[in-house]
Amino acid sequence: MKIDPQSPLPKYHQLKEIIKDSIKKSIVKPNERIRSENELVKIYKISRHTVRQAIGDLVNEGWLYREPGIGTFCADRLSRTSGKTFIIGVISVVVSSYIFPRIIHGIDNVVHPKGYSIVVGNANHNPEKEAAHLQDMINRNVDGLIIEPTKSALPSPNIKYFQKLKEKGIPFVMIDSYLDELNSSYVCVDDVLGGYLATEYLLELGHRRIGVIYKSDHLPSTKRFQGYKKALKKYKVDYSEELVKSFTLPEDKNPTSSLIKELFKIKKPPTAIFCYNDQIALQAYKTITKLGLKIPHDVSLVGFDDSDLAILSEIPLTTVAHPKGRMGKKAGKMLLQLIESGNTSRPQQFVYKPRLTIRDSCKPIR
Amino acid sequence: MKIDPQSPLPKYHQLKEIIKDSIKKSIVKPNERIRSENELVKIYKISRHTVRQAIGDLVNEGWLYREPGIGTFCADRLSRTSGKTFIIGVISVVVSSYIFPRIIHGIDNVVHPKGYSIVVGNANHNPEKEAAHLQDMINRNVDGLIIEPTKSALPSPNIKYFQKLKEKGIPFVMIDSYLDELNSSYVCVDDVLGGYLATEYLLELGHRRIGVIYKSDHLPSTKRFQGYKKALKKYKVDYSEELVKSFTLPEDKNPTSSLIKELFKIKKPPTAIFCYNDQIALQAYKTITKLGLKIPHDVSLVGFDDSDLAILSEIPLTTVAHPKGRMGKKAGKMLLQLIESGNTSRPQQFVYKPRLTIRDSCKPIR
DNA sequence: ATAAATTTGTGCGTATGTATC
DNA sequence: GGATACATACGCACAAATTTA
Repeated sequence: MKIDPQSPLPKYHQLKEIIKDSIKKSIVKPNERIRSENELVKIYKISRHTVRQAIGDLVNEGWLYREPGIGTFCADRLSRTSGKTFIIGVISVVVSSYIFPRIIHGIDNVVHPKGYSIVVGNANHNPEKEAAHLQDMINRNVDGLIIEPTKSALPSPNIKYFQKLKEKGIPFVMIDSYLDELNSSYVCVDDVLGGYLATEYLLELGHRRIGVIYKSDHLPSTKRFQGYKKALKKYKVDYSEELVKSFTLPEDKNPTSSLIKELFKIKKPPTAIFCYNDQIALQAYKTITKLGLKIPHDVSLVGFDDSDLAILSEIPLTTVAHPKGRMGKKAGKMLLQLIESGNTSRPQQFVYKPRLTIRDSCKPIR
Repeated sequence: MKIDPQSPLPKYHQLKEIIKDSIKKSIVKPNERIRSENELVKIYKISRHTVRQAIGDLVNEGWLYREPGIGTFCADRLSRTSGKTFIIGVISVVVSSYIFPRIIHGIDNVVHPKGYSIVVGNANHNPEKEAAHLQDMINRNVDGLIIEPTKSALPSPNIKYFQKLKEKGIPFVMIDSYLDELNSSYVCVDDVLGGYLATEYLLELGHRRIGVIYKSDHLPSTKRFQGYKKALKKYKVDYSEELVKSFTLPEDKNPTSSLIKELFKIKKPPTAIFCYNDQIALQAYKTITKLGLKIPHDVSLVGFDDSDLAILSEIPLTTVAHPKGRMGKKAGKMLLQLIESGNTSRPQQFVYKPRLTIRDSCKPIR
């Protein structure tokens, strides 16, 4: 391993990686001396200052410790993790959604027996609040983070915080969404497949005019919409702009009602509607009923998430199952492993295959 | 303040102390720029390297943060000035209920702007888990606690923990329930009045056979039941044991379905049913519908909480409004005041007067 | 016991790069 | 573009701690 002066990464950064690597690969073991500063200077042909900067960082991050007059040593994992706070941060888009409590419950289940507590942060759809919470969690020295990113379909203004987490060696797991640039750990559902399954089901029932409502700044939502388009293509059904409605407002101010009204104003209104989540689906349900149409007789309706709401509604809702609790557990387990391995493991990624839960809100077309 | 080259302390160390001092004495306030590196070089007649070493240390220790191209700033590390942890614990009976997220949201709203973070604990209906969380929160030196006690209608096995909190001077606010013995701060709704209002409404509609379902180990629930009895008495309607059903299982395993079936097996079945919360009410709804009865035509139904579920159900549910978010805010505000007054204030108690939200699930008796 | 060698710690000077305003 | 601020990098010198010849 050498240091490349042309690399965009600073030399001290490269050296840090080299040293960390040799620790990760157990080339140097805990409490074993690493090469002296002057040796490193000669080996890598860099200045002593640069070497000191790299080592200083690693000491601060808990990888090494120095003994004046003796040398620099590899810290053992115990002392590397002894600064643990046993706090796990969970930053969520909205705490008041029906998904959040299940996720928390799942995380709590795996994390509490190991002595960790959960600190919650409510981004409330606001990237700035998300940033504030991220900084706060960093300041609090959380052992790890589980994040459901806000406005995930847009370029995140908070990437620098995620990179900061990486630099600081604080492991994190994203939930529901992920940022391509980061190559981080995440757990999510295959939303494209979910959207596909929902749409396919409606197509199989003979529907050809299928409306769709999605939230354009929400990554899972846009993927569900992609799945919708994919299914139409597969079934050679024309894609029609007028059947597609999207919005960006926070869910609690969503314009579903007027979107639905627009959908039924067009010449050939839809015979079925796919909503990107159950909350929206049930509001659609309300509006459709108010328009004097019956579900499933006149209009078929598919939601997403399989929330409690779906079962409790008058006509139980056909919906795509979202393994909320299991995702929480999975995210918790991933994070624990990352924490306990000293964040040295490869990023872990898990994608749940969604299934359609067929209830009574859809009917073959007349 | 100057730097003494003769001092046994290294110069960068002296500079660190100077900077820390100016932060401690609020000469520079959080997020305010400190002097640039070059200014410090001139002022203290030391090299840039030395300045960078001092600042680098303080950044690592959380006193400062740097912004390339802009300057170096005082961090608002919260716990620096006081022994405070700026953590508020929230222990809830079930995190996965529909009440919890609203409460959290309310608490977060008032508490986050003041720099506090929320640690959640999920008792999951289990007093032992509650105890574990209480002990954990004490160990973590939380600045205050908000607790929704488990099995609140029974003598609490965890009183000793609450007394420990008092001894340690850790303020806490109970939510929804309270323990008489403690004379603690709490915020709740007048559940007796709520139960009374619900029952009175049904009585005014002419109902005389009013069934009731409640959870006998849950204080608010038993109070709602008391309100039910009070209303019957006021209207001189005989109280009938066979119309009263109760259970103790966790809500997610509740036996509502069979309880409802029992209620409609008796000779003179009820014409109306009051359920102690909306979740139960909606399950009752399902079962009643399955029995071939129509709501509100054959049976009137009243819930409690005014949850999202209540609006979304087929026949919007008449229910007693529970100010979830406002209660969270109130509890947060109370706790902040207790914390900031050094827990010297009298215990504060706030009781919300509930109101009946009349929707479509009730009808005058035929 | 001492001196020499090694290793980290402190400190200075200088140069160039990059981000921001 | 220019000024300013922090970031990276090199080289040198000496001090303090420790080991070893």
